Amino acid sequence: MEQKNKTYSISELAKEFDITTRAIRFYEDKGLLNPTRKGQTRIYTPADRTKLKLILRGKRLGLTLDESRDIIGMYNPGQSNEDQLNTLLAKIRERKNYLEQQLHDIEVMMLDLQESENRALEALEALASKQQA
Amino acid sequence: MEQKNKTYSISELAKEFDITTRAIRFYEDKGLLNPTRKGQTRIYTPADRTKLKLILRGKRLGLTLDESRDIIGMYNPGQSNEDQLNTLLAKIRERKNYLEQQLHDIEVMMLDLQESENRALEALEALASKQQA
DNA sequence: AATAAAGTTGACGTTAACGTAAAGGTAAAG
DNA sequence: CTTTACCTTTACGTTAACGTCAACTTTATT
Repeated sequence: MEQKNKTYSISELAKEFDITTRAIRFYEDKGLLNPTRKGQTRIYTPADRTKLKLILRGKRLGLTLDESRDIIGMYNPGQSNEDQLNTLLAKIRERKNYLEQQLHDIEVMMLDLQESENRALEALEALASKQQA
Repeated sequence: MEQKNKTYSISELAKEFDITTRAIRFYEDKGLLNPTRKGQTRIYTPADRTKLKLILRGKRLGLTLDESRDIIGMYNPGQSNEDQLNTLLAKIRERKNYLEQQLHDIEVMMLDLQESENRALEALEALASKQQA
């Protein structure tokens, strides 16, 4: 049976995600992680590890840590009143819209890069035929 | 006939893209733009405007200005020797791979957000039925 | 007991990407 | 001629996201 309540040390996570322990502590400082402690030492649960993955995914998409913290917090509506829920919904939709924008940006940039690649390939061929002459 | 050789002032571009003139000058400082001058004053061509669009698109995808400058430079293979062209091709493909990664990240984050939205909607409904009771 | 391997908390340093004056030139409008 | 509207350069300030020691404690090993 796989241990479901596995835990991780800070250096284990650092190694796994190829970041420094300093970065992980920094994320905690900024309120994105709350590992439990065994004495002084931080102990990370699978849930903490998941949050870390969300943070890094956010970074790849250009999010600030504040934005990632917000998004992580969106997962759990918990004890919210109607106003809070509506505010949450608005933020979620805003973020989704931005993702659509990014999606479009990626498509266009991908096409641009494809053009550049073709141009470079043509230039290479031109050199090759010159060489042959 | 539409003027093909239209030009723009710095404040026109700033207004159009909703950024400050300071930012535009900063991009020039960093080597991303090279407007011509009429005396002291900067004059922007449609080509400059296009570069600015590329910069801003890059920003939306989390690129640094250095990275955007590189990408803009990729468009023109110009007078490159074979080694340079191969280096260029490698960079183009690397960037394309990263875009694929981002594409995947967006998909997953979109699903996560959808879940969050559903959860929030359920929470709202729960409140509504409670209200009715 | 001594050393090594990981962990901890400060605290100052660094880079990117502008923001924000300050001080002044230029050209059209009143 | 002076006010208004843009333009310029120079330069110091700011925020985010860590990097980089320093100084120390705890645990495991030799």
